[in-house]
Amino acid sequence: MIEVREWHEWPSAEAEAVAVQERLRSEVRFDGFPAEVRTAAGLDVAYGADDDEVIAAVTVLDLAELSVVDRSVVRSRVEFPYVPGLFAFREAPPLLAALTGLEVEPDVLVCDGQGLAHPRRFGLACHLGVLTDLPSVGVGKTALGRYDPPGPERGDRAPLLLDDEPVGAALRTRRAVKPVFVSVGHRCTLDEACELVLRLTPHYRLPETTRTADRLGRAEARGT
DNA sequence: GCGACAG
DNA sequence: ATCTTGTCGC
Repeated sequence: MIEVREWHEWPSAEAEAVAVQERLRSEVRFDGFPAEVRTAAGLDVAYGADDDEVIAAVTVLDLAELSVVDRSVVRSRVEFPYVPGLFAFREAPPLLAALTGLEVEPDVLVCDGQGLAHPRRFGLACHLGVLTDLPSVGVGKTALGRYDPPGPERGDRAPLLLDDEPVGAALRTRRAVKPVFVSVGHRCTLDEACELVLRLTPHYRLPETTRTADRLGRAEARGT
């Protein structure tokens, strides 16, 4: 079972949230994946009819078969507004609750958002990685930072730069399709993160992990 | 003042 | 995130 580290009090104001990020970011580790990486979790949040209703969904996939071996959904209410740079304070609480409901502990978390590609180098993927101490990678659909277009072939990549600093990669997962934006979350290298994302994208632009979690969340958002 | 701004 | 039809291409 996944142990979620105590995060003391969740911030209620933006200044507190920034302070939490600056304190926790020193705990991100960059040593590679553990030897055995057989399963990966996809995490996603869907929004319900009520303005403050959120549905956190997690699926665990077996990497060899890309089959779903476990899942968990949690409905709750948002207690933090969406603020660029503070995204994790909105989505991490429900996602951590959903992670707690898993029976199969995944070897790595694949998050729907950024990791180090963040103004303070502590995006959602870093946050979830540090609080669970599980390896994690961030996969964003839009970039936070600038990049030169990578080559057109699947697997082509270009550095993602923020403040003229490399923070991740624009990775092409499908030929001639907009790249995804991969960055390290916790306990992995950028190469490992990109390699994992390619393993998870044999057919579509987005990883199967995020796709299955997304479907699970929307199904729950509309009843059963 | 103007543009940027993960989901 | 979410509200939504048709359309182009493999």
